[in-house]
Amino acid sequence: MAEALRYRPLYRQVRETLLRRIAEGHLAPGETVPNEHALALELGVSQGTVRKALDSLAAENLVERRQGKGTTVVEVTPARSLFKFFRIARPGGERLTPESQKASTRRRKATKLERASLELTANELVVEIARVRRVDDTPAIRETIVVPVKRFPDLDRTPIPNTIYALYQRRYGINIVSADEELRAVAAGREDAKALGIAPGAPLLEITRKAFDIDGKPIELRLSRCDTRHLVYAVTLR
Amino acid sequence: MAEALRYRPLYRQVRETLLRRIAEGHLAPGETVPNEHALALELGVSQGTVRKALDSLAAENLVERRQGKGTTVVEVTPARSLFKFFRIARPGGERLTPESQKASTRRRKATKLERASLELTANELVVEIARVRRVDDTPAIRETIVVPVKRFPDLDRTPIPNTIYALYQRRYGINIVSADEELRAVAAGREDAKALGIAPGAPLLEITRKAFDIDGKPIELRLSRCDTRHLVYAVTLR
DNA sequence: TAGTGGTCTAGACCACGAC
DNA sequence: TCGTGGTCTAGACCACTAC
Repeated sequence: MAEALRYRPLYRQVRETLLRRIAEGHLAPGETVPNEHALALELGVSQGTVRKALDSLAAENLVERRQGKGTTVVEVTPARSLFKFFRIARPGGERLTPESQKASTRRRKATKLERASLELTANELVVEIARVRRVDDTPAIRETIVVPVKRFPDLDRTPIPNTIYALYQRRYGINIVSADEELRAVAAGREDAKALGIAPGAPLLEITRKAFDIDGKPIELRLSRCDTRHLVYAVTLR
Repeated sequence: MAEALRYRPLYRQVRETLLRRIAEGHLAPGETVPNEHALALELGVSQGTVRKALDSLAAENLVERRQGKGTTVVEVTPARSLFKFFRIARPGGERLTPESQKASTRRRKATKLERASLELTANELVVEIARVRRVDDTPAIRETIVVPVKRFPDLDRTPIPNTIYALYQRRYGINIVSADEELRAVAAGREDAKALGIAPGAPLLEITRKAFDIDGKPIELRLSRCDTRHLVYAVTLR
């Protein structure tokens, strides 16, 4: 929904120009952005205005600026993706790297709830990915991911890597930049118990995620159930 | 611990001057800060430098800037405090206002773990506050708060309000600005079951919080156990 | 209309990184 | 030594709020 804005500062327009170039691939992840002076000349604004636009992109972690080096488009590396969206850690805060296994994918019609959440039309198809993730060689998280086929045409015929957001960016040009999560405690069902090697009825941490791209459009739904006997979900509130 | 910095930009120094004035009460919460021009004149720097300092404080929600009005020191109002640190919501995202009841306070020696977490010396005393919080007139959260007596001399003889961080600021001049939380799913114990009116063994969401002040010093430990049958812990990752 | 913060410019100089 | 982003200045003009 494009808003009819009465007034749009110059640096916002510059920002949007750069955003468009990133989204359309003219500035690829990992690439160095032209320097401030060059951009200012090209766009016909002052260096300070370009700076303000770049700073605002840096504040959202879309570019990275380094004195003496330059400005580069942020790449969704496995490590980066993990640190941002994978909040499971050891008690005390030490970050973890989970391993995935046995990812199974299938294509099906979206449920009513999925259509509402992902803004899909009737009868639209989704890809569902189910996998178990291990930590310290022990099954710890049971995960189900749902994305629209429209956006990810052949995802169900693609091997699923450990860090899937890097795949979204590399193969489909979609940058996941934010996610809303809701957490609950639930009792393990029979399937959970089998997959995670625990007793049915044991308490599990259930995480419901809705992930968004640069434009704020919902892209992915994800449900995770975690055995938190040896892990925690860690978050910092500011 | 003052760090020996090789180089400290002017606007950082201005920022610290203003921070000191807030911390020492020369600029009280709710008060309007002198305008940019006046501050620039007083501190002998340019208006742009003052602006940068104020913007950095605004980015951390310590002051609030409004075009045409001015810059005011942020006050920890109950509503504000809630939205920032109270992450419990109804499924779907609607924010809630919990009510507290039956807060009981006592003074005791800190445990070893508390001494380590709060950076206390041996034999130091803490105040422990226990309460049950209700949502929709139903007990939903069982909460235990631990703070050092040193910082909160007579807290155990003070009525505990619903939003305790406003009390920290108003009565003790301590601003809680960030918190680390760790979440787990646990089975309800007998005490939990009694307090929350649920069956022993039912899954509960356990939240462990460590809250920090402006200087990054640990101030408070908090343990909450939530019945998440009708509530969720909601968080946005960016 | 007056006063505030917000934008924008142009140019100087500084700190950092790479060569 | 050079090129990059980071800081700082001085001043103009704009948009929002209150009177």
